[in-house]
Amino acid sequence: MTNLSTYQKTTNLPDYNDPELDKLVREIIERVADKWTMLTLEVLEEHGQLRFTRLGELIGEISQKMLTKTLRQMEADGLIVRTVFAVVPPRVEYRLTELGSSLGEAFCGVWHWAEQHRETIRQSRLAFQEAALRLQEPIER
Amino acid sequence: MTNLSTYQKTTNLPDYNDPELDKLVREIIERVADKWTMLTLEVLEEHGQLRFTRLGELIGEISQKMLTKTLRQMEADGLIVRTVFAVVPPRVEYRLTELGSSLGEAFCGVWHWAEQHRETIRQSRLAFQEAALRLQEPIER
DNA sequence: TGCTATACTTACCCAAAAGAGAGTGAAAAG
DNA sequence: CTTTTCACTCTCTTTTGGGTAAGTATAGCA
Repeated sequence: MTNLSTYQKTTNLPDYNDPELDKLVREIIERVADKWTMLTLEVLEEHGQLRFTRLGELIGEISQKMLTKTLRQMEADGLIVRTVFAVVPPRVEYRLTELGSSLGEAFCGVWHWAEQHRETIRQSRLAFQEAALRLQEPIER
Repeated sequence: MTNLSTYQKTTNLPDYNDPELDKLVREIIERVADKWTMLTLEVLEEHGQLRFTRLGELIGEISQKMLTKTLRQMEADGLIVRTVFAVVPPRVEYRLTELGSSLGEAFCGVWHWAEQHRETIRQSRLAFQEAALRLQEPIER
């Protein structure tokens, strides 16, 4: 067993918070913080109600498969509602639920953070890369 | 071509915001909003400075490989500092930079959201699952 | 008769991500 | 001498993510 968490049983950690709640929250975060969900959320927030194809266009480089999958998942989680009109050719519209937009709002902080600090990050990466290169230099000189 | 975004060129979308900035922000978010980064951030916020193994224990079900990778990436992005003590056995400590804790704060909203709405989500999933099952029922009766 | 439009679903496949487990190095403790 | 400790790193295998292309249904138009 290489998994680090297994050692946890032998050490006595403080651990003041409910592990069950913690696990649930982590699971939600795992699901909700995926690339396509976030982008879909943003697009729907900005444009309101959208049809399948249009949604895909606005998100960007997403395949039909992933779009369908993401939408189904979000629907299951109650983040969006899917309205089917019984016409031909089919017409399906998607919009955020209250839960969905509240999540969008919660993510606002992260979006702002990313916008504000992108330059700092870019520079950090550059510096890190250079430092790594310097370590690879021959020892001579 | 099945990719939906290719149609974008032929439609004239409003698109009031700079697409370049948008792309950059998305890239940052993609990297920063991943599961392990978020959990690491939380643990480091809560516990301050930590060593490798302890950090792994606190995060939970993370493999050494992923922990190393996540930490390296966060270091490169300037979210954490890695301090190596030249002793044997080795001792390495990790702590958040200011940039790191500011990101942690930005994520607070998402954590709160997840905590607050986990019950709603659980119920949504259940309802969705049941609805799907009902559709699979035989037509008879 | 056949083409188009729409929102998918299915099947197949590949590449990348992630996990498991063993190995490493050097000192100090037994 | 052997074992332990820590923070990895390496290799191997499994899992997941995601792309591509084809298929479906049906009304309306040419």
